[in-house]
Amino acid sequence: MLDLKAILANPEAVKQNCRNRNVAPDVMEDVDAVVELEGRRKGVLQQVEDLRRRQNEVAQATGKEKDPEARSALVAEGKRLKAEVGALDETLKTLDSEIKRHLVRIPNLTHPDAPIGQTEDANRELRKVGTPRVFDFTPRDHVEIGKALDLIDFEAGGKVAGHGFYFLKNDAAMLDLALQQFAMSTLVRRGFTPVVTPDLARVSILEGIGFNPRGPETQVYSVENTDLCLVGTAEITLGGMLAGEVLDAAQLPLKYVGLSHCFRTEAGAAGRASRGLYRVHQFTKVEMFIFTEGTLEASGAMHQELLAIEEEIFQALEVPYRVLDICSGDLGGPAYRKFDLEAWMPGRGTGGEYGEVTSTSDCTDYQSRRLDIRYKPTGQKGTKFVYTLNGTAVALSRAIIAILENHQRADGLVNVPRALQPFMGGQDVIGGK
RNA sequence: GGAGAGGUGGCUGAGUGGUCGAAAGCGACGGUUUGCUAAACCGUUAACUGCCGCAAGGUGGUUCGGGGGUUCGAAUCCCCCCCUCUCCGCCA
Repeated sequence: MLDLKAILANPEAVKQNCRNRNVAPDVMEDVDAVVELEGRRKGVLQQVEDLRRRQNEVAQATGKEKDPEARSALVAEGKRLKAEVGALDETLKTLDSEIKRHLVRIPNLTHPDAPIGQTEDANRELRKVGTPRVFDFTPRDHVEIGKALDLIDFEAGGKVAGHGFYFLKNDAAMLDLALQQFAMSTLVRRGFTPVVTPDLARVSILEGIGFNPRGPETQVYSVENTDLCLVGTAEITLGGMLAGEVLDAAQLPLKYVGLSHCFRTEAGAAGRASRGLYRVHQFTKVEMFIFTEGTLEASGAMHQELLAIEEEIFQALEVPYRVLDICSGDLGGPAYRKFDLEAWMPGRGTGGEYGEVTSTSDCTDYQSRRLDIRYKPTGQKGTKFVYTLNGTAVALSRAIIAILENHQRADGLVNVPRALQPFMGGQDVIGGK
């Protein structure tokens, strides 16, 4: 959530930001409500604190008083004050929760260089790297390749768990693991701490990261009779890992690379370009997460580093891609800025299309404020909220699409990118016997 | 899953209804002593937050795992939840 003080300081700027973002129109009213409610809360708080001071004084005096008569007079006074405080305290609590309710609906501010726009055509293409291959045969899409080489079994997935589930088999199973190993070890080499995270998390953690597990448009599965959800990304667990902590400035930046399964309901996202592995209910993902000091300079630099790593990985996989600077309307609530990598997928659309494979966001203090993750700046007293960033190292299902479709051969088999071969026991081709 | 024990400041750990934001020790910081270091001694040392102040600071409030409750008054009593440890059961 946003800093309440920042909203009070400039509500108009916050509202303009909401207009640029693709948020429900009534979020503007949330901004006004927050300002108005906070004004009232201040006043009530003042009164409550004043009453409490007197209450404390009376209680203390009662303890010291030996004379029974004087004592019972003090007790009576205490009772009176208690009733008074109680009533006001109710008001205060109501105001608090009202403010919170409005506050969490307001999205993060937006980086001044992010393109302004409501729809994805406003995304700015920063660069294209690599050239889509020209095939001297008719390329297949990954679903066909997967079937022909007995790599992906959607029928069995449907039988066991329903539409949107699948089995990876044979070399695809090995490829999946190889990609995980490759991504993890690439990141470890760059100083990231490797982590295997839980695949479930509490609702409060989900909310802290900026997910809304309840409500009709939710993207996450909830586990019945618990307050747990299946995570949609390790961003949730990695961010939650340090919830409530106060870190030393000297520790920062803390860089983690986490492996988790990801579960998404993908409600209302059928058809179109979601064929095969592209949009599924479960996949595995290697996710990067950074906690850094609370300045835009620090987080901006980290953001570039995450993007560079994502590019490095797809270059190593020998897959052409483009980089997008995501427009205001396409940013999720917590993101201050976001870059996507879209990999070339020859089997997508007619004649190939770019499809999203990674995404990296600078969330500034939007998540850490709610998760209460702070640090002590050196040479200053007090604490500040850290800035958090996340980025996909590799999302397995989509990386597999890119590899199968880009590296397929005329004979129907698929080459293993050189960088991956060490993790496949030296194997250089998929589907061979 | 069952039965017990426990969660207190940077750490160890006392505190079972009243003057407790909390003993003591350790650590850290400042000072005295000292040729330097060490030791000794003296002092300081929680976070968040409202108001006042240019500031140093002052003055309120909140916080002893989290949330409710009892009470004039709760670290201390009651209820719910979370977590940790021990034992038993189950299990990859």
